[in-house]
Amino acid sequence: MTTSELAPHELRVLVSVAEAQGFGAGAARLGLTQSAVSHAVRTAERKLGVVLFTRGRQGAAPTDAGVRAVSQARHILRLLDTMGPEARAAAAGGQLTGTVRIAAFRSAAVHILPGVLDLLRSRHPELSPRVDIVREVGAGTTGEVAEGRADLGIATLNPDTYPIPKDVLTGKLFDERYVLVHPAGAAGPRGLPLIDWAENCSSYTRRWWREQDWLPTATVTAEDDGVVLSMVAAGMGMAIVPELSLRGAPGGITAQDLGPDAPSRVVGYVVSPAMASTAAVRDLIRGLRATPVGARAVVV
Amino acid sequence: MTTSELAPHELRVLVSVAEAQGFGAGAARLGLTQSAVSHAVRTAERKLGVVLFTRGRQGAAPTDAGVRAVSQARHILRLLDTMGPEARAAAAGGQLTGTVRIAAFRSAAVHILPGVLDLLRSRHPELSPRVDIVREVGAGTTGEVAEGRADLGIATLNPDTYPIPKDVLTGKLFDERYVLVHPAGAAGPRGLPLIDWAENCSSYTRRWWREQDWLPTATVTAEDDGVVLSMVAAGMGMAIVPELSLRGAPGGITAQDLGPDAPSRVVGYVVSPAMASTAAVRDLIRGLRATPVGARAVVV
DNA sequence: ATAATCCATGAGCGACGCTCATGTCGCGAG
DNA sequence: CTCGCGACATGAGCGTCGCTCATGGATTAT
Repeated sequence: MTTSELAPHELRVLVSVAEAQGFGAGAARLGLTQSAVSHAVRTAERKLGVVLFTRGRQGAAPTDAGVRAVSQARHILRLLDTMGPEARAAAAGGQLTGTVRIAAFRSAAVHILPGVLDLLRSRHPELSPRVDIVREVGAGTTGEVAEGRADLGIATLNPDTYPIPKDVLTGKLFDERYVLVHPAGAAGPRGLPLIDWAENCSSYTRRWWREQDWLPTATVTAEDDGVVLSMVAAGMGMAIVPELSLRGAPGGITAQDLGPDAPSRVVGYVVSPAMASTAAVRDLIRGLRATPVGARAVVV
Repeated sequence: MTTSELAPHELRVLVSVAEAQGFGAGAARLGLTQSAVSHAVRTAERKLGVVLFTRGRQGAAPTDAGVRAVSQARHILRLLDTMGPEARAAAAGGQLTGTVRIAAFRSAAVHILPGVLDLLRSRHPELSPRVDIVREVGAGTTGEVAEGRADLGIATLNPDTYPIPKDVLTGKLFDERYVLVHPAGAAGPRGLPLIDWAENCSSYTRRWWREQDWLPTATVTAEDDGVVLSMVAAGMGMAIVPELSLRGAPGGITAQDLGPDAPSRVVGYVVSPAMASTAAVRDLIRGLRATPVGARAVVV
């Protein structure tokens, strides 16, 4: 046995097979033969001493060891990718090139990122950020980062909702209050149906509802917070939304603070440990911290 | 250009050349020819598009880009190393194999690590920890971790003394007070020479001295804190040492608390971002946090 | 049964990294 | 000034290894 560590092409094969859920499909996406992939997976398994994929009629699925290995493979490949830009930046006064991958939920992407990306561009004109908008359900943006698919994520951090973040590093950015919105014409929210959406983790607002002396007559579920606000503007109901969603909302909406006990969520960033030390990610975090999220939403 | 990312063997060459400060010497330590190393460095430089080493009569020295690349190379190689153990652990119920590299200053290695390593061994009998004892001067243990030479370091964290830790993640473990020690026979410290040692960052105690109404008659510098304590025990002077150094000190020493304004330092851990998510490092940190550093030193 | 769709296997070929031998450059001693 | 030494650079040849092509084996749907 000459070397027991995986070569980059083997790492790529592992990732590709995991994502394509099959050797043949994984081979196709790399422009390789199914045979080459079969060989590569086999030697990788021999080198690591573990079976990485269960093969079956319906393709290949990673084992526990495979899941771990694929995740590490993505991180290593990403580090290899960034070596060039990082080294060149060190030689050229800190100006980065290449790509930085950001995962964010919709309202963060729309309302937080633009300013931060402007700031980033001013420091690194040649660096192209790629933003993936991810529903904050399930593993959400945190999962994207943990799996090595993004370098930095904007996430809602809530110790109650998600378990301790594993495989990622987090930092808090700000607390975000929820506000109640209803059509500008209506006297108040009472009697109107509640409009909710899948991503809106109701655990944040549940406590608040318990302490009220009324409950909405009905609940409607919409696609996302943008749709919710349009529906509210159209007089179809009221909603409880995070402040950030209110930015750039259509007219005809009245927002109402929920008082000292207002539900709130923590918005923060999540970064891959392996990428945390790269100049790109560090500058991004600096930008996030420096961006005033203030202008504390329009609360009537 | 087929691939623009470096192969593992090239990463190894970069690290080796940087450490050996020369192509030939770097080649020797890898069991390669000087020619092979020359070729490897050349192709690496072409792939990254930067000059990584300045060649000269007295060998090779990394450029700025080279320093960055070598550091990243070490991290990538380490990740490649850990892939096998991590994957096997995922398949075998979490029992890790392989090596974990710890950097610690002397008193931490002697007084903190044993318990933590016991704990680690109970969880991972096959995992062999390697401890490097590093003087906490200059970059210290933090530097070892930042450069990818250690996975976890025990360091003194002090915002005044060291700049913001870069390239590493830190966590605080505990505050450690300084105490004054003098020979058991003597009535008090006054009149005795102060015994100090290089590693003992005097900035911690300087403020305290300013507020005293006396100053030591002379200052003697010793090799390390162990030597200092022996000298104190022998009646040769008094010293101000962190509590941790007192553990297992020779007899004949009286320790004296320095009161509410006693100088103190923060002891914490430092981990490489790339390694922070590995099971080995996570278990180590858990162990460090769980280890009661209490038994709060013997203070008279 | 048979077909379809996966993955596994073996032989051959080409690319690439290593070594050996030699070239080039800079610097200090005589 | 030039010689020599100690560094890296360069080029040709060779072995290893990863890729492809062709084919075999296993499992499931029809």
